[in-house]
Amino acid sequence: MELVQESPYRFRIDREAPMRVPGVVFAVPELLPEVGADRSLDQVANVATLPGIVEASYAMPDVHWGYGFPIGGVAATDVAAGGVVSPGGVGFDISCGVRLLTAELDRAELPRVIEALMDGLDPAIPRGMGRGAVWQLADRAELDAVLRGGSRYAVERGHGVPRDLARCEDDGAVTDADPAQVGERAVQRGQGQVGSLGSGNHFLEVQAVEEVYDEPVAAAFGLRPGQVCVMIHCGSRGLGHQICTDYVRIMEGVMPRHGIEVPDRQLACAPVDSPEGRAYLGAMAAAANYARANRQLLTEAARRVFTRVAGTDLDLVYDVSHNLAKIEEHERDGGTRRLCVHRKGATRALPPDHPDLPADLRDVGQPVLIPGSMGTSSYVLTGVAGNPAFASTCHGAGRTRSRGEATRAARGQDVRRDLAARGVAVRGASRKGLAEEMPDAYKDVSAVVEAASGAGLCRLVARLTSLGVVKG
DNA sequence: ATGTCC
Repeated sequence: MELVQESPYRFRIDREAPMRVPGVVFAVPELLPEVGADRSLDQVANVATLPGIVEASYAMPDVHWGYGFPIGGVAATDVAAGGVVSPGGVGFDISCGVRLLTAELDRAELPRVIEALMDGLDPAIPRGMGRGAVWQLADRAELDAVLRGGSRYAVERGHGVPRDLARCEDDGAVTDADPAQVGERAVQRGQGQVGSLGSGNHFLEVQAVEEVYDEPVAAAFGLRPGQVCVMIHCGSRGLGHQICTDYVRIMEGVMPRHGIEVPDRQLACAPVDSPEGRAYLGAMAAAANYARANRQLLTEAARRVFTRVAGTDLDLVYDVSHNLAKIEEHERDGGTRRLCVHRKGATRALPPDHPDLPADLRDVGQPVLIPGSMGTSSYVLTGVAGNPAFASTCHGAGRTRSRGEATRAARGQDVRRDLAARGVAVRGASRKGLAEEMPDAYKDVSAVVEAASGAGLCRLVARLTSLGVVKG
């Protein structure tokens, strides 16, 4: 595996058979995965072999090893040229993503209420493996309504306000969701988890705007220095996981019939225009809507606490996924092409004037929400014109230590107490969960967003600092 | 990420 530096923030993996296109990694040398220690660059090259892939197999500055595709990978396939869709290019946590809300509360007022807020959030935010959810669905029919309607259905049922939807990617629901393509086991796992955080790196944090890099854009997003915010990071729980599992198996079985060979069976895929490709996209869209409804429900739970304890509502800045495949139109080779853009651990970042933006964000671009590791900083970025990676950028800090290594490193330490000593109030569901997510197990998210910005993938708007963590 | 192996 050889990397050729093309510019300060861009490295190329030259095309060699069976790659159909080169690999491109956006990074600075310090962020590049260690060759040998991490197979993610081999994965970038493997993705470049997929039928119909356009231009390059891209990796964001937070790239690391994943299932088949690297996490932090972007691959677009040309639908009309036999382009494929691959569940491994979306990931197990379908439409995992981030939403950011602002409170009418200044950081200076927070010490007075933070403990009461955290004590209110603690029982209000179901989290951890399995157990608990804000919303008890009546029956399968209501689950189907969630799978079709996402946040839109949640708001219709009174869980939120119409303005929320204007600030959601896809206005709160992906079209073309097909609940009939969701398997029975996925349905069973999904029935009792709508409105729950999950575990791992998912969280709800109370944050404050620490630093503003672009005042006009921050103002357009509704962010000012010192403003208290809430960030929610979660996904489609067991339902999305089961859908990914089911369709990897289905696609493994039909690849020979479609004449597709891949260098890694975890890259199982099928043409977008095939029964299996369409079925996956229908199920994937259903899981995406489940994830969006999930974030909407947790927003409502947090709103009730903020209203009761601090007398403030929460306004939605934006809600955006970082694990999804979307059929999008992009200008390439002098024409408009329909592409299936896989973003796995990569955030969509629409530039100013994009037609999919709400009118009040048209001049400034799409808010891009980048969570940092637990109790550190998170970032708000904005999309820029000329993004070379199909309007995509990074998604977070990226692990440097596995969960097991982190747990060993945390032995004898009290992660919760260490965070509290730095002024971060923590309400975790388990000691083990906190240990696995200790900040030392992650890269510096600041270096990641600076590289993404330097590479022309996005622009920095604001840095948020963590003041309270609710974890699974 | 995930009822961390049906």
